[in-house]
Amino acid sequence: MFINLDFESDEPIYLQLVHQIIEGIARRDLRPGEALPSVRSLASDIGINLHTVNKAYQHLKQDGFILIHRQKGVVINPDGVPKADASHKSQLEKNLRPLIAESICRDISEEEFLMLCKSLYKTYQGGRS
Amino acid sequence: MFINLDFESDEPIYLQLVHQIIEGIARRDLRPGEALPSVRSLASDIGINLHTVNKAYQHLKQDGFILIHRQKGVVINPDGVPKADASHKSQLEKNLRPLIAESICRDISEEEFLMLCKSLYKTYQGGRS
DNA sequence: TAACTGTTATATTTATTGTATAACAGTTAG
DNA sequence: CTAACTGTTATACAATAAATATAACAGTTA
Repeated sequence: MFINLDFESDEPIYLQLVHQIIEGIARRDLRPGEALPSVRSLASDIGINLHTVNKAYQHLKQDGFILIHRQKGVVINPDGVPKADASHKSQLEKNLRPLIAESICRDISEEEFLMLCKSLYKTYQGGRS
Repeated sequence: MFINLDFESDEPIYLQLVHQIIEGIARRDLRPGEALPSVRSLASDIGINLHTVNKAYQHLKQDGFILIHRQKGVVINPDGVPKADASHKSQLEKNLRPLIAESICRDISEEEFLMLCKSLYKTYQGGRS
């Protein structure tokens, strides 16, 4: 796995885990149906507690990124991640708003902001339909 | 003031304060040099503790949005907010990355994402040079 | 049977958040 | 001069979140 945690960050490590797995899916490094490490093995691999990994997995399950089979294991959602609905988009806007407000205050132009977004999109679209 | 707090939100209220003041500056509702309410009056206005307001003000001061004169009061930075440097932009990219990764997973196209950003920029650019 | 799965329960530690009072030092208005 | 106002500091407390530590349970699989 490609997990790289920053224990000094103000971002909780269970959230770092969630984000890095989502990024792995976006990057198509993690494919639909692909298995994820068990909570215990991943925890010991990266040197954290089993419950912290489990918390991350539960979040990812709640949001449809993964499936958890009780006595089998954890798998990237074989049907793909559910498409964004209205509430997802509203949440996205809510998260985006303060970033854009600060960017405007700091004189980052709309063009520069959009270019940054485009380059990030490009980061994830190595091989996509 | 245009402060509207959500006490049910998972976002800390001191951060809600920070964001709403930054948005007020971006919207040019708060102008450079304009005075902000004292920690005590704002706290009592919105029904929270003085220290919570002070925490928000300290963050805004740290980031150059406001100036605090010891026995005078709090003022929107008269020289304007310091422009983004490399570390600001790196932080912006860091904050943007998980939003874009999830958007890709949820099949939000680059075009749709960019349109959302544009419409948010438009929200703040009511009267700008 | 043994080793593995996710899950649940309990407990503890630590950090963050928010509140509550009180006081200090300087400014300003009456 | 006094009173009321600034931000600031200190201390204490409660509630919550984050992370760890053990332990056990119920199925699955080699």
